[in-house]
Amino acid sequence: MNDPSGFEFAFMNVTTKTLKPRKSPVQARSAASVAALHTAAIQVLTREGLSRCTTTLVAKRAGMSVGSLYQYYPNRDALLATVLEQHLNTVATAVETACQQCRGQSVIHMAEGLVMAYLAAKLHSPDESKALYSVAGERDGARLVAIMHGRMVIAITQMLVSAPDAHFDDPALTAGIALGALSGPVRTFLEGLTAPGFDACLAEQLTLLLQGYFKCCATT
Amino acid sequence: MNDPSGFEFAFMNVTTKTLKPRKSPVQARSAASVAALHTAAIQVLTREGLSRCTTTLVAKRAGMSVGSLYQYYPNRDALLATVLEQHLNTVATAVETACQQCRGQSVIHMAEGLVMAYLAAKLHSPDESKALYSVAGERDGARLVAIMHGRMVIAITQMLVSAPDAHFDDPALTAGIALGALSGPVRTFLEGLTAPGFDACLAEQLTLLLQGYFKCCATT
Amino acid sequence: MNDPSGFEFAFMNVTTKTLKPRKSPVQARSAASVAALHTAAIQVLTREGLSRCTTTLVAKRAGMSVGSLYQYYPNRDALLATVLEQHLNTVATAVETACQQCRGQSVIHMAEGLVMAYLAAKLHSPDESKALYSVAGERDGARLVAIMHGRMVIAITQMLVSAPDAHFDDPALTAGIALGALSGPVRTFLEGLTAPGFDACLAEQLTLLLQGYFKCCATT
Amino acid sequence: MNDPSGFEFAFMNVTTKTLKPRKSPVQARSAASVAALHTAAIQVLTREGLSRCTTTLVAKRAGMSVGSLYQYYPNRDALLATVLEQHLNTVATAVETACQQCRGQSVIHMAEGLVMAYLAAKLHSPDESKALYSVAGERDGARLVAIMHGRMVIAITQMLVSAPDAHFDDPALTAGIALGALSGPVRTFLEGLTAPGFDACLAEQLTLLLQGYFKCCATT
DNA sequence: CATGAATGAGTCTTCATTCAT
DNA sequence: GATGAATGAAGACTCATTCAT
Repeated sequence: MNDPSGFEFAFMNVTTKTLKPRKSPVQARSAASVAALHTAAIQVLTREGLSRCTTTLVAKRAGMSVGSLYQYYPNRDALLATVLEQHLNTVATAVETACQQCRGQSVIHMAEGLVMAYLAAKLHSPDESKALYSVAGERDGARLVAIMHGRMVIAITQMLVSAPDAHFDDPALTAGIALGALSGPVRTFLEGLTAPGFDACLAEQLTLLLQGYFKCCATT
Repeated sequence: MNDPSGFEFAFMNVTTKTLKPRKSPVQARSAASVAALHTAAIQVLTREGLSRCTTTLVAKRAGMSVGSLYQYYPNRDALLATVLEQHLNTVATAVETACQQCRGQSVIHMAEGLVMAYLAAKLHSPDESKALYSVAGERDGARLVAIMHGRMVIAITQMLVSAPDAHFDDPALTAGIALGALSGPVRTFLEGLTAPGFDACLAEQLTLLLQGYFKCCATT
Repeated sequence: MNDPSGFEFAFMNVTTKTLKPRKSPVQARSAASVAALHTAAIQVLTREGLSRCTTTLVAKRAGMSVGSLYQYYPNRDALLATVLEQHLNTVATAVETACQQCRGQSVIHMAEGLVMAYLAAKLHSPDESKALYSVAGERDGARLVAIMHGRMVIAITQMLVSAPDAHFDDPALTAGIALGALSGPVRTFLEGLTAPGFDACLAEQLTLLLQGYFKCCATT
Repeated sequence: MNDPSGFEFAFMNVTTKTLKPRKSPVQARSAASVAALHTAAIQVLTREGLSRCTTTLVAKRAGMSVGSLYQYYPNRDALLATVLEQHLNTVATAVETACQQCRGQSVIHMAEGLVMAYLAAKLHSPDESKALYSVAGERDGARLVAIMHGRMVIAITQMLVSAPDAHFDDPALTAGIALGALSGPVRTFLEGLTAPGFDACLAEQLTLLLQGYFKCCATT
């Protein structure tokens, strides 16, 4: 909510023209409005679901009129896509950073580092993470998911390759499975399907999961 | 003044009254129509997406009129929920059966049996599985997912408890993580985010994943 | 209003798919609805002007709901284009027929025949003719106008060529000017810019106009 | 209870209060801005069409903000009406001047003078002439067209009356037809419905047209 | 005075649902 | 029972106009 450093649009290649905000959030007013719209979108998404997440409702919740929403986004999909992209980008970046830092360490540490970074990013704002699952299922969302997924798989792969204590025959495959194995339980948790107290064990269990997997996969 | 309809959410008793077809598929005609509607719904879902999956379109693709669709389902959501429920039920039942059969076996076999059953059910009709992810994200869908998830976690838990070669401190937790770890990579695969040839390794990798995890979790 | 013979879609090549009625007016009900929409469109066009000729208003005036309008036309432009096309087609056909019949006659008769046919078609329903001028100015309308204009110029040209008592160096040019000279005063009249009683002299004056022009243009 | 505002439609007194720029173009700045707006309006009209000729777009193309536009015009219609009025006024004035100069000459010269003046005015800026047809079809536009048409008919009538070599039974009628006969082909040309090279013959043909007509109409 | 962000009424269009035939 | 035309509420989006800065 207070991120005065401004948004990082590090992945310009990701978005198409039509999905980009109409105005770059340079001016303070614009930035505030855009932020309000993002927050509002997530709230409406959470409370009403994707199909009832209407532009009018989002604008109202953000304290502005529909017209203003369209000053910042060319259409509803662009708004949702931007919110999703921001979220996914945060997660992907966190994973990339963690993978970078874990290079050359043991697979035990790698598993732990990866899990910690992923969880921290994903659970930082559970409502947001949960709400955006529905957006991720839509056409535009799927594209973004694919891109971010790709980034993370690459990062993990490069990390695995650098392991001194293990060799992976198909590191990209292992990375893909590992990422999926991470996201599955996290989604289950975010969607409220787990028993209370589950979150306390989540990090530990996921670390065990990946450590076991990495060990099994490793040759030599 | 008590609710005479007795809305009991027997957790294992999957369906509620409102989500059931109006007709029991006793007559051949009805059964055929319902089946046609299910197939059609999945096709339209696949080709058009959730928001453009309209009742008229589904009915047409099923070779009947909208009016007839409403003969079998009280509304659009009921149709989609039923289709989803059927799918989830198939998967849950497959998992339950496999878990039943693996009781008393080694955790190695358990992992293998669980993975095989889950994959077989999920990949039997990939289009269907993929298409229904969007339905699962909606209000009604989430409820069904929760129910089915619960069934599977219970089944897996009971299986784990019966393992002669391992003891789990919190078998339900382990079961939940295991199920999530299974569904994550499968979803990744179904959503087309994996490299070609991924499916060939999927069963093997998931088995490794669960075996590693089960071993790590087990106390002596 | 009572044209039980149904509409003649003699110029299938004229319309694009998206501008065609969604349903062919085969059934009596459909035909009636389509006719009602045409009439209503012209009325709204006359009373409110093009910009206020909204789909809701047209539907209401036609005694149905918006939804029904969209059962017959894919969008507002298609409705207006169809109405315009019908009108222009009537006029063009009338001119073609007259030109056919006047072939081989003197230019005097040609002028008279052309004027009579054009006027009869154009003044048959003055409100309609007037109302459609605005539609003719829009993108889609301009295309239709161009097509129909082309048809009439060709018809007139072929007629002129057949004149036994005159030779035209550039008959197509003469035909184009003649048609323009006809449509100009008629539009002036329809738009209400002329004094009362003007219509009584219109046929005579236009005949004089064309006769004088044809004589001037003719060589030999 | 009489209308104290005295809305007199002096027919020659072209403009009404509400359609005039709010500022008299005394200051150089205002004059420049108004001129820029006129030019911009025609450009936008040409490129986008009437319905997409928005105030924001016009202002932007004129190098100013919407707010400034409203400094000069009370609303969108007033802007368009003024642009149209200016155009029509130029044409009408040119015709009036020509008719004045042709008084007392032969009908042959009259026809030529009228055609030349009309064409010169109308084709001076073809884009403008064409673009304004759509504006002329709207409510306000029709009123202006009527006024200007009236001025021209009067001018032509007075010219015809002064012809030494011809007598017209109903000179106003003849004038009206002549003006219509002129505007028809010109519109056809401006709307791009004529073959390339048409413009080269336009003056000549229109002169022939009117000369032939005048001769036919004349008594003795 | 200029600016351009904000407003929100008004359009088009879709689609779940009903019901006369 | 089947049909599919009719309904109309609801949502996306535009744009004339205003007004705080």
